[in-house]
Amino acid sequence: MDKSLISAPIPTIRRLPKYIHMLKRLKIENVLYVSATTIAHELKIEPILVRKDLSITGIIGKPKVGFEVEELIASITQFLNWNNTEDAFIIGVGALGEAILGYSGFKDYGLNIIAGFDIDKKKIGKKIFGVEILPLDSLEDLIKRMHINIGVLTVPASESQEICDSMVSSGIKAIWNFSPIALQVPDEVILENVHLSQSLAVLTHKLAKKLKG
Amino acid sequence: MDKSLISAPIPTIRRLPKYIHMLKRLKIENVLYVSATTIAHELKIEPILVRKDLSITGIIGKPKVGFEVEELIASITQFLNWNNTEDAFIIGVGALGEAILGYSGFKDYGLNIIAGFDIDKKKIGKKIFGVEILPLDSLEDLIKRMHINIGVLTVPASESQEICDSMVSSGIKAIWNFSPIALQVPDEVILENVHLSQSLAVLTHKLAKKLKG
DNA sequence: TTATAATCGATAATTTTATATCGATAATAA
DNA sequence: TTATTATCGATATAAAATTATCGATTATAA
Repeated sequence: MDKSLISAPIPTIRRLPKYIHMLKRLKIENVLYVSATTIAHELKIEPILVRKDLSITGIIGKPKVGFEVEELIASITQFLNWNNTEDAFIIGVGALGEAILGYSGFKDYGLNIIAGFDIDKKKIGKKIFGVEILPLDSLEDLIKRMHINIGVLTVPASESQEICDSMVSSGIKAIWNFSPIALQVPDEVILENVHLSQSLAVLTHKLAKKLKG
Repeated sequence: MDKSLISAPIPTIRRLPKYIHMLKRLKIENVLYVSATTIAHELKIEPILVRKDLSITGIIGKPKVGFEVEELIASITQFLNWNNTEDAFIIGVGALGEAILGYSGFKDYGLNIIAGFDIDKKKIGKKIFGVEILPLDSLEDLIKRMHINIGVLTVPASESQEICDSMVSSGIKAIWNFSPIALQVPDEVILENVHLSQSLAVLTHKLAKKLKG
């Protein structure tokens, strides 16, 4: 059966990429097997949690040796559907949008950004890191015609809801949102937010406690 | 008593910035009071959860009307220690580092990046978004002399552990790490990771389920 | 070959986080 | 003034996530 259809705990899904990072390094180092204990020690989590997380992807380990590295990478990759890359558009090619375009690694994470959109005429027509920048006006049409499922939203907060709405009405299935705003989308549209302020909040709060306490 | 010393659930801390974003918008719209119900509706969470989150910061609401917007912003800001901005260094001024420098909003989140570090001689000496870029060699010395507590790490994975080590030995207290690697730091150093792959994993997994199921 | 030790994976217990219930309070309208 | 209603906040319950326990399994060494 297809394990990727199982509903896993969100915390588990968020840890899976960590395992992949480590496993890929091990593969480069020609390590064939790795135990949950070893993974846990490096990632500073409990071994039992690692076993639980991994078992969700359907992998089966061997007592005394652990898991086959390559098989484990494949199992997690399959679970996250990172073996089937989805074509995506990025909307807003400012500093952040460029940084995302510059990071070539997303193809390993199932994401293939094939075009960027912006209103800035200086950018339209240019290629940034090999990706062509198109006028924002053409976004709706191209989402429909090319059946694009994922939109990466890196525009200023003031414009993001409007662009979000137009993507939704064009049939987008998932939005990876970097603008610091609580976007309103219909239930059937998947919305995943990257709000750096959230991560920073944890850091500053811990630091304040440390410095005061 | 100082509420910011209380240990709050991490999920709560991660939601606090969302409240701030919304509240600041309300303030601009001259809204004086807001209820947990209203906040919850906009952010798509349960009202009771909002009340619990907010109460952790020490705020007290008024039955029938809710919370005073301005007071609430102050309460959360204080709790996260975002009223006292910490000076920070950023290490690695590639596409991502530049994007972070370009985002002026971090000052509102308690973070003031006052210098960047890189090995690229073309960048050293230049100013990027008003922040001077210095040679990586001078990092340790400056952390010590300026008593910098926070380092933002935006270098490639291959170099991040080494730089991390040197920051730790120079006395850094907290590291905001953007390189996709599990950094090893002593227990007393606060490590907060931003791994975009984690967020992307949640999105791709949900999308795969949606498209298949 | 047999004993030993490391690890897996199923089940159970614990902890953390989220949600529900309900009396108390204060604004609004009758 | 009094009734009504929305909301708060304390306490209790439920759900989710993590951690512990333990028998089964298999490589390694005696």
